[in-house]
Amino acid sequence: MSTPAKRNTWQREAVREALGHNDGFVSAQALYAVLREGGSPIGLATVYRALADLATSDEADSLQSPDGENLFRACTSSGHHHHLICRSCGLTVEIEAHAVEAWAQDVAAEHGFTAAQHVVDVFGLCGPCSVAN
Amino acid sequence: MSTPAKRNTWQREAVREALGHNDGFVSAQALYAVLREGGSPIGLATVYRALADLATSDEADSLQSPDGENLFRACTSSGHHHHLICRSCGLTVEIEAHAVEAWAQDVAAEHGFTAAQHVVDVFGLCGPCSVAN
DNA sequence: ACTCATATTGACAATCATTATCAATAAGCC
DNA sequence: GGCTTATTGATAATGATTGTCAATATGAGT
Repeated sequence: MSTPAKRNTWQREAVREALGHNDGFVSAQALYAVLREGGSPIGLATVYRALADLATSDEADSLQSPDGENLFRACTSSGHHHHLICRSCGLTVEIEAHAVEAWAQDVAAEHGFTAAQHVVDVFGLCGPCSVAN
Repeated sequence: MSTPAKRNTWQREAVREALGHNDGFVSAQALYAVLREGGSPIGLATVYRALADLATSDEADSLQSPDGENLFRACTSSGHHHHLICRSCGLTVEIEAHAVEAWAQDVAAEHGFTAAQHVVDVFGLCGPCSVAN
């Protein structure tokens, strides 16, 4: 058995690239639509698979939108970080939060918890979108 | 129009109470199952509606599980707060995070974002579960 | 207690995102 | 060029959640 060899296909490249050309988080469905409109005859299931792979190999970041969709984004900074996301246009800013990291650890320890992880994301309306509303 | 009068039904009470008897977060489906097993002929749609109402009126807290389900929990402290959740047994502790609230607002403002909301949850292993592993 | 207007219920259909199926195709290796 | 098998993709299946709408029950008024 060992590791089933990975093969390089244009489909996987297409997804990787489409993700890279995007500033914010995109849903698998949206990415699929974009690819199709761009003339690519890629399949929906394939997009899902490619995104899952990218997320697994840490090439992409994923999070859940408030309405239950899985969103993906090309992940530039490799370390641990959080996001500030525009609820309207999807613009995303990577943010660091040393203070929060520390706080999370403290709170966890305080209650006897170990192996603490945390989910910290800020949603809002970016400048342009704020004006548009 | 104004506010459509709210009526008290045993169904809504049943949901409220079932939630109260639970320590951790529960999915709507699970709560429905519990109620039915308890002999209640309540409908699934009604459970969803009741939970949504409770969440809206801040009587219950909701969050999304990693696999996309909406989970609910009876909310004791009435104000805004966050959770420290045991990844293994589901034990949940309500925590306050004034520092984080402020930080979220600052970061948002700093990048020109308005109407900031945030998702802050800490997952870990509680004392007992830490030992058990 | 009796009536009435309407908020609420519940069985079921409809959505929607995501995953599983599985035969057909193509990548990497000889 | 062949061969093995990872990968694809059209489609069906799943599963949570929401919409529909006639039937019912609540609370206010009498």
